[in-house]
Amino acid sequence: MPGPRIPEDQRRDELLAAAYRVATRDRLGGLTTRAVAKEAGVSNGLVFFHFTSREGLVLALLDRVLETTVLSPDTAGSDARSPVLQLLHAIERDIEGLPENRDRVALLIDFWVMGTQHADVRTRIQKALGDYREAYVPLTSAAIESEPERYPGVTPESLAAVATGFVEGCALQVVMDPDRFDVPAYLTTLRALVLREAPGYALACRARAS
Amino acid sequence: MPGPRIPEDQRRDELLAAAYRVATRDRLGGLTTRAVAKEAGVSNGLVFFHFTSREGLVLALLDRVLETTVLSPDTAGSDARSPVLQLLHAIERDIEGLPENRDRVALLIDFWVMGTQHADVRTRIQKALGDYREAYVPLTSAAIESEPERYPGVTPESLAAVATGFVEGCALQVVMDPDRFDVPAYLTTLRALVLREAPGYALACRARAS
DNA sequence: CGCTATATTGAGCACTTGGTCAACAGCTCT
DNA sequence: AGAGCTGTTGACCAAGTGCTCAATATAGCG
Repeated sequence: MPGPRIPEDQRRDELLAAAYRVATRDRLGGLTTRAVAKEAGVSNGLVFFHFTSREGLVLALLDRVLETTVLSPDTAGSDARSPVLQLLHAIERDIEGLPENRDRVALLIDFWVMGTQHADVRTRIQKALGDYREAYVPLTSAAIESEPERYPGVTPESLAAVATGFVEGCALQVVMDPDRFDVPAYLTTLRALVLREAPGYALACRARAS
Repeated sequence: MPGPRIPEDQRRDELLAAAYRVATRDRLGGLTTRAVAKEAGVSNGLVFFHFTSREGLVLALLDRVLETTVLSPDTAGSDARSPVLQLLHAIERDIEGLPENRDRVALLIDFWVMGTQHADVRTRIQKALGDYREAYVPLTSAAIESEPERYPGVTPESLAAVATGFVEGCALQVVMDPDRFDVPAYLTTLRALVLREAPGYALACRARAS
């Protein structure tokens, strides 16, 4: 006794939304076809009608998560500061965005380690990471050109890799221990490390106050 | 028809070794009691005799992995260089050690995301991370004291958090894309970022050559 | 030698999983 | 109205899971 019919695309979206809810709650290990069906208020078989297999569902979910995850640093609002400051600011914005997305980040990391064994997942994640790095290249490129004598042997790509790697490390920490992860202190430290000139004191004071 | 008997401790170790092999090969998701038993050439029931439950096995494995993972930076061989250089050197040694331990690192990250949902695992990982950070504090402390005017608002703890976070980000990258992770380029970039003075040119040249 | 404590086995249970499939309901088109 | 495609269902299957347990071989002890 089938229920109401719905256009295929819409159902797919519903199911993906349900899958996302399940996956952020119970991780990839808890992402069973039955759990998704139940979450969507739908029969088990329907999941296979729309995604053919669990693997199809997982990959579709990964695509969706990667699509809706903003990976390009927001270069807007760059009010004519130095290139290095702009780069720092982009990193800071990425880090600041992590805590509020804790479960999404945890899910992404779960996909990440899944990619270790699953070629399709690995390809997708590698591409997403590559895009992320590339999005940083204009910033890192400008930063290096602004004082090239300070960065011997540093390429825009290597600097972008270090910058994004840093953000990814923060992501890991946020996932494991969100309470301990002190964003302002982190940013103050980062600034002091990287900047030659006096760092942003407003930020430093904010950090000390918390 | 029971097989040869072996003292309890020894069997436990054998089983844990087998579990480690299975887990580095198939991740935590593939760590079933039967897989471990088979890997150890032993019956399924024996796993429960020694670990009571799968959870007991997993936790014992986690303990073993954390124990045998050297988390304290090796401060030996510090031939009277500046504190900042010593700190950098410790970070570099940790990063250099990552590629050869790729599957162990991947397993640790798997535990890491498991800790998101499992309190016991979380506790253990948080402790290990805390120990790791603390092990860096002497180095970061010395570095800050060596030129305090350069690090306003930076505490030994926050600097240790940034340093270890950086290493953890590298760990993620190594796990996902070991071929793309260019260790020398990474280290050169890190040095150029942090150091005021001219960075280690030997290292820079090595990076450019590869 | 026999006895007892202790490892060890493997069959078996209850349950979950991914996946299949025949049946069936709703929609559109003629 | 009837045909036909399409979305939907729920029962079903085989495989795999964690876990239990009576049976049993072994080692150590008297």
